[in-house]
Amino acid sequence: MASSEGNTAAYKMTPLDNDINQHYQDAIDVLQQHSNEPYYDADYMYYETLDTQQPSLQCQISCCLVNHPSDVPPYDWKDTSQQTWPQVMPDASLAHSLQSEAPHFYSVSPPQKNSKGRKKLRLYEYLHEALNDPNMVDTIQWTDSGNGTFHFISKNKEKLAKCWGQRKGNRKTMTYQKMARALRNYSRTGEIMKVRRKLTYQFNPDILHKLGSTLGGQQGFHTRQQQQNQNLGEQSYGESMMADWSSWYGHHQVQEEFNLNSSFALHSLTKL
DNA sequence: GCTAGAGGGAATCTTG
DNA sequence: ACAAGATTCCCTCTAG
Repeated sequence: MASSEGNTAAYKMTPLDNDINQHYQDAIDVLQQHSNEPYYDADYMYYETLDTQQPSLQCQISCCLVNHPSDVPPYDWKDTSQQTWPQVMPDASLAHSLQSEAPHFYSVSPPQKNSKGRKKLRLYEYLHEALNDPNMVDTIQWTDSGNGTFHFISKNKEKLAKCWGQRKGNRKTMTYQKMARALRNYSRTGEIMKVRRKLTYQFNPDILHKLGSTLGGQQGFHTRQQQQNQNLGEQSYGESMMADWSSWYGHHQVQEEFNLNSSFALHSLTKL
């Protein structure tokens, strides 16, 4: 298959990389499990329990009651997709984010399903929501919220998928495989890209920015990001995240990852 | 050889 | 009716 050849080249990983990454992820998972501080934002008003018939599932997706101004213009996703996303951030910063990141919670607009004139809830919106839902921390976690990298928890990824399927009201059970298929479609539009690590993906910074900027108009994503980055001792790039994406990337990149980026860029361009 | 994860083609469904 | 996005099914490939 021609496409897989290109990807193989792009995602080439050394066994050592895999080893380190896997151990790293395990460490993160453990840390997250043990640092599950009960921290609720005031905007988290209630939880909607899904699938009560399946106790094992018990996925609770936080919903918010924050008013969502009806006059807020919808995202111009089209425009976003037209922008190239040449700098796909691999794992350059992973080493900097070994500590568990206490999830920062904020309100997210509820699904606009079937609402007149509203967009349907999209998968990446749901994922972003889940990423900031304390109840979903065992299914999906930020790897580095600063650069929008997140990963699914292998053990519970199916749970998240089921939640997504139920949220959408699918007739059949959603599986991780199917959800991942949808995620792969995002690679074409550039909304979410695959990171060369198991179960790990990355939001397009633009999407991340937009998702962050629609969080009820509260303090905003950037403030948290800046705070977080300061905590991490990392370079803070909050307000200029978008503009500095490339330079920030360049700050962290290593040669191998640079090559990876080139491959990504090439790959994206050839598909567009 | 087996399994998990990834990648993608294609048909189909849902919704605006 | 149409298009976009998501779902579903299925296949191949790679790494461990």
